[in-house]
Amino acid sequence: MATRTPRDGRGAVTMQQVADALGVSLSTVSLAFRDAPVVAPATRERVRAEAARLGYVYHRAAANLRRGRSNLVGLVVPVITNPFVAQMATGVQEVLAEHGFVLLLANTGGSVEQQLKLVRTLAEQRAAGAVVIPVLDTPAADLRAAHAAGLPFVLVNRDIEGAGLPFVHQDDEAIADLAADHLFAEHHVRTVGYFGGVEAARPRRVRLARLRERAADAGVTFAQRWAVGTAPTPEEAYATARRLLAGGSPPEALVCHSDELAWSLLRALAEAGIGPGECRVVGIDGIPTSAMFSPALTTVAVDALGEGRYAGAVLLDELGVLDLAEHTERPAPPALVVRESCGC
Amino acid sequence: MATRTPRDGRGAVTMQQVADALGVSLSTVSLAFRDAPVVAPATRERVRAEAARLGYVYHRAAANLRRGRSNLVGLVVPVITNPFVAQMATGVQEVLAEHGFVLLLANTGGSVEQQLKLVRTLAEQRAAGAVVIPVLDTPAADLRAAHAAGLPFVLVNRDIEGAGLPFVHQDDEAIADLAADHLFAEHHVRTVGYFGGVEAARPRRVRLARLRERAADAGVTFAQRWAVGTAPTPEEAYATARRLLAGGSPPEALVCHSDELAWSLLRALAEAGIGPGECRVVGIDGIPTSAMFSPALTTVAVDALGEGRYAGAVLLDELGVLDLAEHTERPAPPALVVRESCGC
DNA sequence: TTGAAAGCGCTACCAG
DNA sequence: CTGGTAGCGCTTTCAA
Repeated sequence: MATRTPRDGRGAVTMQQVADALGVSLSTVSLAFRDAPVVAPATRERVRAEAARLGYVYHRAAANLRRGRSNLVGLVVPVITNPFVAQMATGVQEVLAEHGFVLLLANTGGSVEQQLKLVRTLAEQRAAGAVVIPVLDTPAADLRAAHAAGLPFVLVNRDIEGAGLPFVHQDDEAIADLAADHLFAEHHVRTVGYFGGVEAARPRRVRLARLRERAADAGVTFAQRWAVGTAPTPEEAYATARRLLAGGSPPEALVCHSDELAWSLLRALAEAGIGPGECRVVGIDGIPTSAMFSPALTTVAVDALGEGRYAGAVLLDELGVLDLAEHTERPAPPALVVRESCGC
Repeated sequence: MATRTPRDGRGAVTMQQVADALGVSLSTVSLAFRDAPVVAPATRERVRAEAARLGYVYHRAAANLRRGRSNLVGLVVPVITNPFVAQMATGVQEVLAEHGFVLLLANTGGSVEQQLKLVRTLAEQRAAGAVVIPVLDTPAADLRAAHAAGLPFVLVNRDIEGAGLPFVHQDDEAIADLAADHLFAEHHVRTVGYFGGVEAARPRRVRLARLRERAADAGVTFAQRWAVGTAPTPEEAYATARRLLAGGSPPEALVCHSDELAWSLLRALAEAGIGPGECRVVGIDGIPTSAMFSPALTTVAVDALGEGRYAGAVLLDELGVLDLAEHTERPAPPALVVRESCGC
């Protein structure tokens, strides 16, 4: 155990000191630590033991500098407090940790300026790459500059037109289909709407388009008035639902952009005395808590963890650390979880 | 703009190249970038302009190595998906970002081994310090070793006996008092219990003790049978509540360890046909979603964001970057938010 | 006010 | 299999 307590890494035990203590060369110690087959097993063990005795701690930053690559990866998200995002972040972290990478957390708070600043920080830090849920209306140039400077990106959930970056996203068509199948074929609803989500964001656009299409095919009326976007906060969504409700009856069914939003909608509905028999609600996400709601939320469960793991794998592939073709793990497809809010 | 796309930071534009392009010395460029008063403003501008033109990106890792300190700070938490944790993490991030630090995210998943591994990683990375929500039963030695090696820690929520580390936590007594005051003085309940939380964790212990004490003072019976711990998952909590309910009537009031757990409890209660008139429930956290629940959850709101910001400030104080005495910002005290679940 | 040179802790190359 | 040595890109004396 070291007797000093170096306040800042300076003054810590170095490889050189380990080498000196052992009477071997610096190179031998370095090689021993990286399990190079070229050092004798006995030597390696002696080095390891002496290092432990001296309280030596490997200095990865120095190694990174010398090797010209980094084991830091950025995770850029709008808000980590969003349950879906948090779950996805966990997946990214898991898979990157398996390959020795560490996550730099960056919350953009939905601001383009903040996002640009954080991406710049990642570049300065010489992160090996980044998994990014881009802020809406991100200028392609904001990421392209950093990308050109050697920072590989993987985009999640929202694409950026013209950025030409790898893009991982859920199967939004399948999500819409799952909801439509259940609502149209099982419940024979005659009108349907799509509630919430950020207007211009891709998931909303795709799901909305697909649901509209499916409705047309099934002879179901699409309630345009209820196809509004909302800011992604419970209060916003609740206020929007109230406003809509004040303007007339809801459609017979409402697909909701996220579980969180669905809770707000359900609350507004309940206060207006409208139950699952009158307006069937289907959420999207599959957050465990939704089972506890009253009425328990029927929802299309999305594999956020798997999504994150996959995004991480795609980045590792970009980094040349992993071959995506051989990494067969994929996120589970969306699945309908039937509970009470659809009137089942 | 650089024409090459260096894959790994190697090959990127360096200060030396900027200096050469300008015909000045490397030191001048370095000083110019750090706004040293010693370089002429005109020189500084020329350097900046040329750097931008060449696509130079400051290499913070190299600077860190040379200066012997780092702008990386670890955030070690059990699970980032916990809403309270995510909110706190955001606070930590905010305040550290204000001082130029970047967060390394580390999910321990509640495992002591994983936590030790992550702390080791932080030490290798030469992080400047770490904000840690320690896993239960963390051996003091696990953190002490890294601490001795120069990694300052701030503990949040759970203390580690004998670690002698700065410890930031909510005012759990005040939380219990707020719930007790309302339940005893307003609702005149005659029996009360405390539902959920991890058995041995400090927040639970303190709140439980205080509630018990307050109950005794007020002549309220404490329902020992309902003072059980749970794993912090909705399903677990729900199952526990069902089991307890099957064993007899609940007390007239239940204080619940977290909002998330309260939702599960409320669900079990509702299924048993027990409303807020019969068993009054008060949560702890103040998550926005709780307002959307039916019945809307009465809860003691805790300032998780502020808690995180404060923990960050304490760490900055440890690092000597900030003087805590002059940093007067403190988390808001807990506050009761009265809604429906208490029978109001 | 600017420049030259040493060195942070490590890796990689080349000799032995 | 082991040992010297030259840097990675930056900061920091110390001279000029």
